[in-house]
Amino acid sequence: MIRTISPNRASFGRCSACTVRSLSICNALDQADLAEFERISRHIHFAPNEALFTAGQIARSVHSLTAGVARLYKLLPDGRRQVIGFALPGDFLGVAPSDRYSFSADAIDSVTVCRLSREAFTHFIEQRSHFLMRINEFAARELKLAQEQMLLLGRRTAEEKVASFLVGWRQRLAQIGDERQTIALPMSRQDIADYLGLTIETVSRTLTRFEREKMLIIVAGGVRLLDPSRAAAMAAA
Amino acid sequence: MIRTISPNRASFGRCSACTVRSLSICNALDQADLAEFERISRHIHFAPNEALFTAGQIARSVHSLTAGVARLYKLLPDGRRQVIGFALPGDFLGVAPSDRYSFSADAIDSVTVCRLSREAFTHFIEQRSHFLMRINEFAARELKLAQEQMLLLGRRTAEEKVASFLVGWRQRLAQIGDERQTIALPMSRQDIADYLGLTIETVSRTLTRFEREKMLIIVAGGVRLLDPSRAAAMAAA
DNA sequence: CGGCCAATTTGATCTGGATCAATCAGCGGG
DNA sequence: CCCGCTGATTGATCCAGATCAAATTGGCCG
Repeated sequence: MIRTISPNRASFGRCSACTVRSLSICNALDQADLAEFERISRHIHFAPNEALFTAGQIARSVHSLTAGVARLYKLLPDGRRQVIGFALPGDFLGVAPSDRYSFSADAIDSVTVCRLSREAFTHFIEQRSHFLMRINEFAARELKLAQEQMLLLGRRTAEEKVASFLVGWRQRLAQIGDERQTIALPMSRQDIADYLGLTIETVSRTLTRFEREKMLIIVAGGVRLLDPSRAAAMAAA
Repeated sequence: MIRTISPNRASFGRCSACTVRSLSICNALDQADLAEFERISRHIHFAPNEALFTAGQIARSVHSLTAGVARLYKLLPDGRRQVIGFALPGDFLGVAPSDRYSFSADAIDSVTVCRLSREAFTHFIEQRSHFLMRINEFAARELKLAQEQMLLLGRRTAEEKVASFLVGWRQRLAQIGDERQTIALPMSRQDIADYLGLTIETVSRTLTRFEREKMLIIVAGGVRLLDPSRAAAMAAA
């Protein structure tokens, strides 16, 4: 079995001890600002599958993820689902143009977040242009990921989708300091399928084939990449 | 034949006379800032199909579109193309996390832009938090559009894709003041197909069927929606 | 006005991934 | 230790949209 993805083990209490600070929007804050940020934020815990917020609700809060993994998704009226992303520690959920959430978010495993009222957050950023620029960087990074995902959804084959997902996910885990041999996959096959615009059967079959072809081994809670360069090649072209 | 999409007819010369200012990032600027913005920007014209910039190039400039329509796209090594968006007057091309363009942009019809060096732009925004917040709003809006497009690409049928595109495009045209009966489609069927993750044949067949079913009429350079509510229903579900 | 070239439409056929349908595996509880 | 549940895998078949292949249309230029 594989450990939960959570580089920080607590961050309850003080922002100055937050282990994901360097990854998060808070990296742009000095000691004084950090104290103020701490004053206006609350740590909240979510159990697996609990909702952080739901599309269509009034967006009263913004969130910075400090531990665990969340799925972000949109639904069609008939229940078809598109996972638009997975949020990891350090990720910021709050770049939005309207006063309502345009997507839903829920905890995949055990999740903790820093939650701030949108109002307090807006006020906080207004006179802190360094912080504002940091938010901008986060938004730009998100936008780039979204554009890459559009290319994947619109123009890649099932095989390329699954390989790209594994390579991209591994890279994101590495960025938050998780460099274990085995790629942890805390999300379900259904989550992966809904992220890649495929069915659960196609994801399963493709992974099984990759295993048969000795590109990887499927293990409990993840996969172990045996041939990263082959995976990278599939993901690239 | 349908007029070109260009609510502004010139904007050569002075930013203060720019007819798309209220739509653009420059809306956040007062007279003094506008003068400075004008000093560091240049108006550039592009002929149809000319490239504004290309993915992978060093991103020396940011652009604000003032007239015409541009296609934004990404390519796979084997030539498969995904159009990630169409830029209209007022749209800002410059929210990016790296020093290289992550997508290509070229003029569909005759296009004019305000171009600024990235360096000057970065310096300009640094001490103007109102402006920075405006950029933020643009980034958030872009991100929301991208997320909606992911849902479309991953989970909608061909029919829903085409209907959604028409409804969404009409809405965007309305936002820039183009409220004519006929929806102008300056982009080619191939552009539309590459935007929707379909083939040109499927787009053509679907439009033809919509016409047969009296939902719309195909005209030179666009379509005339006869039954907007039916189109909206298809786009929603 | 006619001929050419590119874009679009239309038709026939094929296929990757969806759908429908059983198993199978892991695991928590009694 | 076994049962029952949930998620995953595997198999058989189907079909929406892709691919292959002609027409057809519409500018545009001489």
